[in-house]
Amino acid sequence: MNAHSQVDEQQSTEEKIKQAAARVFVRKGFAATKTRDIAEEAGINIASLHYYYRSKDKLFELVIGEALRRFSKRMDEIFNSESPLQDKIKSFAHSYIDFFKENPLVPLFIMSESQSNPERVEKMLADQKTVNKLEEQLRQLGDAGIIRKMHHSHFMMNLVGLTVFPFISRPLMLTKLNMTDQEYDEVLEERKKMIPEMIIKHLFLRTPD
Amino acid sequence: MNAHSQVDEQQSTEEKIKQAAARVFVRKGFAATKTRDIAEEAGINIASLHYYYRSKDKLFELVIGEALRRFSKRMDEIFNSESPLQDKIKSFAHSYIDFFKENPLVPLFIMSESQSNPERVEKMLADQKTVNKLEEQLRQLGDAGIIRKMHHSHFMMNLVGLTVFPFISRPLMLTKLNMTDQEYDEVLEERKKMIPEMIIKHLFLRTPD
DNA sequence: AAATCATTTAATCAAACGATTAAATTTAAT
DNA sequence: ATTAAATTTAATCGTTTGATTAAATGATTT
Repeated sequence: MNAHSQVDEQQSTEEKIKQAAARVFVRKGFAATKTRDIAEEAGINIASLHYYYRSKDKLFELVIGEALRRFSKRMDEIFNSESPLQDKIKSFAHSYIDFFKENPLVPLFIMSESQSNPERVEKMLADQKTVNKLEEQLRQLGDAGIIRKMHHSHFMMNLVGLTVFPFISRPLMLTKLNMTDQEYDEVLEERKKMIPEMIIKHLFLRTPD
Repeated sequence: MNAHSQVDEQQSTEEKIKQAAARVFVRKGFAATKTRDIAEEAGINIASLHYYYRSKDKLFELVIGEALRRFSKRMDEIFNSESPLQDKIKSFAHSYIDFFKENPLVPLFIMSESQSNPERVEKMLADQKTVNKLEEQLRQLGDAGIIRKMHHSHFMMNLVGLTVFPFISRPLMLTKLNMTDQEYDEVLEERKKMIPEMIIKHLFLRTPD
């Protein structure tokens, strides 16, 4: 029988641990995170952590796996849909800026841990379909003379970079540009419009609807 | 008298340690770096490390300080010059893409460690002049109806983001877009042209020279 | 060449860490 | 109520880690 028969008047211990681990890992990265940090954040003992997840590594694999797949899945859903390209662009900017406003540390977490263990990224995204419907769409519109021809990687770097970078560079930018947190948040909101405008203006040879 | 009277038929131990530390710190981040890693990379003993730099923390402060200032200083030189805005944009893209091709791990290193210790960034860039000549330039061109009016943070996020993001996201992009390292490097080279085109097209209301 | 200073070595310390265990306690099943 | 299973607790193990030390070696100066 399952570990928990009592329904969630509160979260199960197993779930509490996982979510606490996610918070701490995302905040501090794998190396700087101590199992004792996680236990404290979850309000449980270290032994319980090992009881459910065997080791720090196993727990981390789980956490980063979910983060990676969430990040990647949403991307694929948008790009592999049947929508017009302009809609995909707008949809991406809106969706990800909203998501990262709630989870501002996730992008840097993913990038950092991808860097320090690239093979893991490869394994974890192995099943995920790539963005080949997007690639096809770019080719078609390019052949039709509607958009500028370019490698689809440029398109992705532009769109994802413009969207994600402000979250990754926040501390640096705040200092360098001498801004308050509130000002920064307002700027982030403005980017929902600005990013699509910029990309569409550059990409489309004649202005779309 | 100085520690070394023998001239550099080879590097001084002190310098060897600092450069080894820079490499390891940038590669693995502060928390994942062990003093023993640094000693091994430098080909010296741990005690020598403490002899010259007292502690891991002090050594790290030095390394990240130099990285931050190099990153920031070059930026200020470009933006606070008297050049036309279009030239600044092109100059930035070229200069930084070249630099990061040689030091591909530096951007993520700076972003990560800035995130995990924002106060340090603040202290270390305290003396550095901000990019206020750029701000002024943007305001003037905006008032003159030459460029679109926007907060200078947008401009910086756009330019820096487009330039830096491909280096930060390299492992993820390679997997997601199913590219080879060589293809990726070619794309990076193309971006020296593409980034200024894109930004100028969006920014300038009538096309500049 | 004696004396002083710089540098390296090898050994070791205390603290922090991930992990494990046996036992206690709580919860569920019979 | 008794038994069995799930979960928590507190204690502890073996390593790793940053740091330090005393002594050995090397170089420079006087």
